[in-house]
Amino acid sequence: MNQKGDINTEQAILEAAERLFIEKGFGATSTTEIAKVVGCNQAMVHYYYRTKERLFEAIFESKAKLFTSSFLKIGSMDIPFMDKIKMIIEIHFDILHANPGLPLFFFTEFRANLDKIETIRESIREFIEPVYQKINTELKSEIKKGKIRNTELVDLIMTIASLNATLFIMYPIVKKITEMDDAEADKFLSHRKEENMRIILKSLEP
Amino acid sequence: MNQKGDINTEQAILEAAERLFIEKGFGATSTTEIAKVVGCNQAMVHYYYRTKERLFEAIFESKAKLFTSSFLKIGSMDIPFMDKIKMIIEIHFDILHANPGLPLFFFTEFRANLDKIETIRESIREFIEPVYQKINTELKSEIKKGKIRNTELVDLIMTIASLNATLFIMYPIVKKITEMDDAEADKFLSHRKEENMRIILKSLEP
DNA sequence: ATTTATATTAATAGACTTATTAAATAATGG
DNA sequence: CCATTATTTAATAAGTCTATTAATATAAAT
Repeated sequence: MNQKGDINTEQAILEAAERLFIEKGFGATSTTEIAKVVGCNQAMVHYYYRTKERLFEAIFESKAKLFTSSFLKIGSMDIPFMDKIKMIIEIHFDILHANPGLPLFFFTEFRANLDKIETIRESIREFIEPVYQKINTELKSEIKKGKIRNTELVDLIMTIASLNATLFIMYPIVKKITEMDDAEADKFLSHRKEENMRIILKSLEP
Repeated sequence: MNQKGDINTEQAILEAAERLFIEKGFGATSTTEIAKVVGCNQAMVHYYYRTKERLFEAIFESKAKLFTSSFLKIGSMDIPFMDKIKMIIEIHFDILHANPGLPLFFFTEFRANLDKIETIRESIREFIEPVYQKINTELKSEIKKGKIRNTELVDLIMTIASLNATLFIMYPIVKKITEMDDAEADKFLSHRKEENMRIILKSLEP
């Protein structure tokens, strides 16, 4: 327990930083602002995380894991291929629904620092690679059976990522432009979820 | 002609700022850095544009117009509906190809300042609205004829924007991860152009 | 109860930011 | 050629930002 009766200042800083970094980006967020949100002294941010950069990295990695871990589960499941694809699309959508700021967060960070990919790639490839290969084998098998149009897995991934990610990036913009209320916006989201699913599945038809 | 023999310092500042704002974002670009790129005194940036904000707005609006103006042309063309859709997809792709940083530029700016949409909307709606209505009428007509699946125009736009925009946002990332050389990356782009076209057209089939 | 470890604060160094100023330089028109 | 206007520079005000420091307060442990 700390002085102010909060459970954990260190955690509070992490959560505030997470929210601010995702909402406004790394560069536009100051440690002063993080401290103000938490209600602590600005020095506390540096006391626990030393530098703003380290604080960011802690958040970045946890968010990257959030993504990859979900896909690993699906990859190891023993269900028909098409169900697996449907599940990947659905889970990807749901993760973004719960973390709508993540796509822009990742994209802007990679733009600012493309080298960060090196770090990510090495630490993730060993986990992702086997799953990728497994799904790819199943995909090629389905294609050979004539059940699916000849497709590269990387294309399928691009399509899923594009449709789902951009939906949540554009969501606040579309909501504002069309002047939807919250109920309409909710309906719009679930409509697009179905639409994205349909578009992707149709693109796989022979 | 100015002191340093350049044709136009004012223009050079605009172009440098354009590049930097799009590459790194508004917040991460300083007027000092803009001046350094141009090779002029930092005060010159403020001499010509007074504030960094005004400089940004000049760029933002010109880029917004670049987008809308192209679509207006297509809207007023007198060609079959499906050709028109194909052309919209293609032109949208080509504009992004020539300006690959624009999607992220717009998205991050709207995230930082959603109210900016108000300004844009008012000044653009009067031009866009008629084109939108015209295409929408043609779309509904095709649907009635049974040539196209029942679709809302806003959905079609979302799909086109998603697939094309995210391609260029993810392009440098994919290039880095897969370690493509420039020739392979070029091939990848034109492959995805066809792929996006195919996906969208297939999604319109009844 | 006193030492030890942890948490927190205020103060501040040092670098960088935007924007303005006054002075210097260059271009231009009469 | 001189006066006027436009362009450019150096200097600087006023502020913010990150990160560190030393001092202080609280909690835990012996």
